[in-house]
Amino acid sequence: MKILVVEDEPKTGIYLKQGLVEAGFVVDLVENGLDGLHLALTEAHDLAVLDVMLPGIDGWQVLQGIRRAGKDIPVLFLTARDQLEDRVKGFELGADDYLVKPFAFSELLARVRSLLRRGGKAKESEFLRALDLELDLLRRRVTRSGKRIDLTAKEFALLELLLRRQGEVLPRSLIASQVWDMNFDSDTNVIEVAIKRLRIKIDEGFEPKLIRTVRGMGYVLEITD
Amino acid sequence: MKILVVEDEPKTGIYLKQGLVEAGFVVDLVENGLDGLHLALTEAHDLAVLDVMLPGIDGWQVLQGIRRAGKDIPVLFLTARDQLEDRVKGFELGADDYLVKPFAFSELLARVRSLLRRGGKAKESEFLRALDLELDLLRRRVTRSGKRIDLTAKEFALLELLLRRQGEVLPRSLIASQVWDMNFDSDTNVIEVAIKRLRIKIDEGFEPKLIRTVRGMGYVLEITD
DNA sequence: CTTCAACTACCAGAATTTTCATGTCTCTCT
DNA sequence: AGAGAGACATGAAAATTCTGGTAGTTGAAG
Repeated sequence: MKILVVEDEPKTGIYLKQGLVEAGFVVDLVENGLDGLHLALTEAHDLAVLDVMLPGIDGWQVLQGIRRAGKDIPVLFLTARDQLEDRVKGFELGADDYLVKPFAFSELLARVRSLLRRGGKAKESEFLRALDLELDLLRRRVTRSGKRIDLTAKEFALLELLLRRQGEVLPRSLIASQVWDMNFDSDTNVIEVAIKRLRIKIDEGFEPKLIRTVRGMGYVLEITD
Repeated sequence: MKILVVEDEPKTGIYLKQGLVEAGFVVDLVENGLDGLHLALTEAHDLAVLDVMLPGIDGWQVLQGIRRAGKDIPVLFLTARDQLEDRVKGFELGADDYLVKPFAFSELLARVRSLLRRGGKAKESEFLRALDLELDLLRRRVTRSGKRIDLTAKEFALLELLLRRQGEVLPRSLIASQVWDMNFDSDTNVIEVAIKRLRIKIDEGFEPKLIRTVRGMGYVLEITD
């Protein structure tokens, strides 16, 4: 399996290549869009990994070029968190998947494999919703009633868990292991404190309240009118 | 497979039971050492999970009772981080494995399965060493030249990684993914900062220096005389 | 032997997360 | 209904971790 990687930042590019090679792929690495496009058109790759932000022509333009030439290989985009803003809509048109930096290498590998297996179109669902609360997984952003809400990493992870299992009462032990990785201790109240912070941000000033405490059981996010 | 759980704190006990039942085990849960011992002697369990700290007779005494009665079932101990101090040596005598709270439930499950599979004796190696630097995985403590050093969670994780792969140059990308879970960003210097903090704690005031920077490659922990 | 550029180190302020002490609520038992 | 216990909420300090800027080092190129 041969993969084309277009990434201008050498450090990142080298690590990408190294990791993919270790995983058993053949990798062509180039540092700018023009070379990338050229290589994509002259060589036969099974997949392309494109950084969006590239000097000269950007990843998006490279994709256009590839598609215009009639090549239908799956394309995985890499985007920095903030470059993303007004570009997202564009992705609908042609990218097969994207990853927001920073990401774990294992994540990249998983997506690459999934794209190769399924021959493209692996896009994940990008939003989680409950009423007027919306969580944008791609941009890692949250809004309620259209109003943007800034969450920290832990808060986001907690809310994501609650939203993914909407309606289920999640015991503390589950929350602890999911959001805090390690945990099975009882003499701490990190969870309560985190829930409180989250409530202040997503429930305070809004109706109805979405996070409910179930005494003796845990917490649920559910729509109670 | 039937498991005996002896845990006095109801919350923890219930979660343990719940989790183990979900994993397909039959679970007897009791809240004190005496009941635990009684049940262990009258019923046939395949494994026992004992909290060390119990009202009345403690986990250790329960184990003794079980062994005296000639029962040879594997025993997994649960210990709080600080109760551990002067008890550890005792474990050599009869416990098959132990887990320090707080721990991830998945961790417990893994150990339970391993004990059941191998029919006991799954003890992990508990120390990592390099010269006069010693890292005690069980107690999560570090000493250099006998002098105790307090490390934070991240510092510990970083040092553990360096020690486990002693002599290998670890590229930043590897460190980032191992210690920081998510990561593949270049515009951050968390790693440098963490290395610096770690150096201050384990290398400053000692000789030789153990952590070495390999320019352009990463960091190694190695013994250079 | 200089100079430059790329790395790495260092520092301090900011943000996040945890801990701890205390307050409030809810259920149970009388 | 009232007392007590356990569970949860709250607030604020403490600890940890991250960010961004600046300084120092090193190796390569001239």
